[in-house]
Amino acid sequence: MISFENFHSVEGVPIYLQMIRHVKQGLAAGTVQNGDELPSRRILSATLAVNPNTVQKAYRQLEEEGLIQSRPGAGSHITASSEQVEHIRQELFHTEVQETVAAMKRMGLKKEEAVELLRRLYDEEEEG
Amino acid sequence: MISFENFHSVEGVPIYLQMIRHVKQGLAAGTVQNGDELPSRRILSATLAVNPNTVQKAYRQLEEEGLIQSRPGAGSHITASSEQVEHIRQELFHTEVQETVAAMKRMGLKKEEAVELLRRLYDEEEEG
DNA sequence: AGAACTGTACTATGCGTATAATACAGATAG
DNA sequence: CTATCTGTATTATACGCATAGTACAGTTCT
Repeated sequence: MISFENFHSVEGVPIYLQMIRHVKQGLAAGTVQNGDELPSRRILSATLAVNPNTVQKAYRQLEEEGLIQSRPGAGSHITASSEQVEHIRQELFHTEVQETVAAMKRMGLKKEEAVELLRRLYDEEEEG
Repeated sequence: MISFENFHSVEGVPIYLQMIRHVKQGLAAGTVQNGDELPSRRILSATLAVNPNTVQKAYRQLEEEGLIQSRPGAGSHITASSEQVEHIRQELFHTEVQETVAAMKRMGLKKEEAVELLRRLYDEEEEG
């Protein structure tokens, strides 16, 4: 069962998009694999304290992208080709990291300053 | 005059918040300083092809935070104390970078892999 | 078969974002 | 002084996100 335990919403970003990204990050990391089952809409909406329709919106879009497959009564499961996973990996690196690189540049950080900051933050945090 | 030339909107994030962040990043970098003038609401809205009310919303919030000051007929100017600038610097580092660190961890990147990726992206891009 | 789960669909409401159009007041350059 | 810039305020509309509630259909387990 795919875990949403360390999922926490970020101010200003739609929840359903963050849920999609959460699954994609799992795929990119390899911790989410083909055949894995996702929590039911009702269970997950109760766990995260969001509306069932919000979960449904995320799941529907994941299904439209061909990353999951749902059947009434049988739940939802991961159905992602290795090509799709590789594409997601590239996509996430690009959007997630490259924007931050641009931001750090705008904030005047030199490359080695940015590297130092990254190392420090990488050690500090204990999650994910 | 504060520049918005390399400003580009990002899908899913409110424009007015991005404009605020743009100014704050300039303050953090030191490229935006006390007394600097911001473009007029009308000019900037035309330049960025957004509604004047959207620019006004960003400027109003910047004024409420005490970072700028506006006078009818005289335009808007930066009025930020060094304490405010330092606080913004801390804030931006935390939100902007730390989220990406968490994301990279979720994607299964080890620290040195992340450092390598950062170095590569830092060289690639030519903006900011 | 029946209970209890599952996915799916629909209507309605509230809120924030962004747009459009208009109007008025203060400052400045001619 | 007058024109033209500036900021400020208001009303209205449209769309997306999230919520609430309800209903129906398919699967699974006992």
